[in-house]
Amino acid sequence: MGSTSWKQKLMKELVDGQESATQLQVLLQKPFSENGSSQFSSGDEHLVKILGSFTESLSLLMMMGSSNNCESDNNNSQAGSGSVCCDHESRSSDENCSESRKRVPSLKDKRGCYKRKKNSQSWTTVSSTVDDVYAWRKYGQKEILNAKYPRSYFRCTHKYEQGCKATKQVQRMEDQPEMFQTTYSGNHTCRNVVKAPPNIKIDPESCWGPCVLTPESKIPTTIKQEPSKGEEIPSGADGDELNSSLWKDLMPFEYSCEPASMVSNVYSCYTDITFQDSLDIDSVTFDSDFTFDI
DNA sequence: TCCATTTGACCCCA
DNA sequence: TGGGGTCAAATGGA
Repeated sequence: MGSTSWKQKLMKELVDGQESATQLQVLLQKPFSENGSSQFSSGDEHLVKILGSFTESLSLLMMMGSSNNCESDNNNSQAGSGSVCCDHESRSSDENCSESRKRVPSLKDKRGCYKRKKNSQSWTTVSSTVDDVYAWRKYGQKEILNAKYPRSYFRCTHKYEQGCKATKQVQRMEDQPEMFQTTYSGNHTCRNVVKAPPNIKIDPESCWGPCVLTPESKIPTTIKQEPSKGEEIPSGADGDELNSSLWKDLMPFEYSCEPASMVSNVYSCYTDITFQDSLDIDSVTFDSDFTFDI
């Protein structure tokens, strides 16, 4: 009883601190994006550490507080940053399972046809939102015994296209219904694509080599491309400028994004765009990087 | 029409 | 044996 109240209070404080640090990191990051670098300053590194501590503490609290989570498998804590709860959950596999099936289903009905994997790497985070940078597809929802809220199951959107085996489970926390406990399992082996925010445009002045995109950037009239290391400028491509019409044809862009840190809502994104133009250039790959926060 | 979500069925495994 | 994880048909929205 008493322990529950102090635990709730402690968790609330940690959550508040985590969110404040996240906001601070976002604010600190903006000026650095403008000069063409998406790398963290040393101050940001400190923030990452702070955020990591919050997340770690929250996860530990959750682990201590929940009577039926992770109890038996806590010794298997090989997790990385933010990874404290390696549960015994298992994952689906698309591999054959016909041998072990107890009941022969119809040709189409292969529900439940899977083998669980043991010891898959997983880690748990706590957040006020269920969204993250990755593209997920919900494939199930279950009422959990003795749990107030159902658990939702998500898989990587590109599971079948690219064989990505990442999954996540999301469950609203009983103590704090505004918070969500998300358990990730399996690393993304695909380039998990999300749409860039609509206000993200390209700054033409910074489009030499890797580009930095900021919300204030303008749509370019031309695109300039430096050859990669060891790569020669294609003949007939002096100045290496591409017509803006090519650019328009490719809109909207899609970006691959990864969290800039494990504990914030700031993401680093990039895109590879290959142009086929009429200037005897077989193709030009345009790489761009930017960060945004959600 | 396509795609994501919902939901009941089914299997694994503690 | 039953809770939990996954599948896939049904459903609904864009």
